[in-house]
Amino acid sequence: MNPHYSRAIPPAWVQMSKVFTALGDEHRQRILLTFERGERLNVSQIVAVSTLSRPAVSHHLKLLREAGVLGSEKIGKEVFFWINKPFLLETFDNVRTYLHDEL
Amino acid sequence: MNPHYSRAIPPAWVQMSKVFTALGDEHRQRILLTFERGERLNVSQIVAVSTLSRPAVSHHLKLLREAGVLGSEKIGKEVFFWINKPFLLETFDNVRTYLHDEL
DNA sequence: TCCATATGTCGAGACTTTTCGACGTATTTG
DNA sequence: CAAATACGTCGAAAAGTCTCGACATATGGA
Repeated sequence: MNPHYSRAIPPAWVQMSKVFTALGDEHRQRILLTFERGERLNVSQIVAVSTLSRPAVSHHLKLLREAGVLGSEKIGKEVFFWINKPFLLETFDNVRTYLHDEL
Repeated sequence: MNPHYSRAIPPAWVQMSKVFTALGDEHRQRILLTFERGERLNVSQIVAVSTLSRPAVSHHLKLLREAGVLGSEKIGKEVFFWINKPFLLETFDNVRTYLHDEL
């Protein structure tokens, strides 16, 4: 048994933790499922299919971007989002490796 | 763009979602980090290294068990918990595969 | 049976997250 | 520059989660 409950969480876990929190919400899952392969969507498009208000969608997009799950780019008046697939694949590979080797 | 925002979340995602929620909390991460490879711990042992009260730990253990992250078994007066490694490996493999193939 | 130990449940309060209208900023167009 | 469009932020209320003391249940031993 590892007794150091209060020690610092490994840095890799802090990043993963944000991903887990981001993916643990149903609205955010629905937003992710809205994207098709390699697709980029602007905020209005996401709001259009969502049942939430624009500020609420904006809130979720912010969390997803801060977690690294989505990338974003402003072009003109619009802000486009896309799924950061390489990051997610790497994150889950890391989790899998940690799990396999350490636990 | 997939416009069916309100349709049912794929069943596999519902399961994953609970795992993500379970792993997205720092106290629950610390509980998991308390386990060493293949180890089984009873509630008192986990409470002993935790900074939380027993009811709070019990709450987190319940969420982890319901998510499938921990297994548990009552033996005599004690309830033992262990990390459900096969389940976690399978879950993350599924996520990885879904991500790779669909998104 | 009576007591000690191990754990779960309940419920109120504390704390956190989510939600949306109102407002503000940036960009493009007439 | 004025108006329209796209988006973010603010702040207060609603909703959800967490926390712990008090109580309840279950097991094993004297």
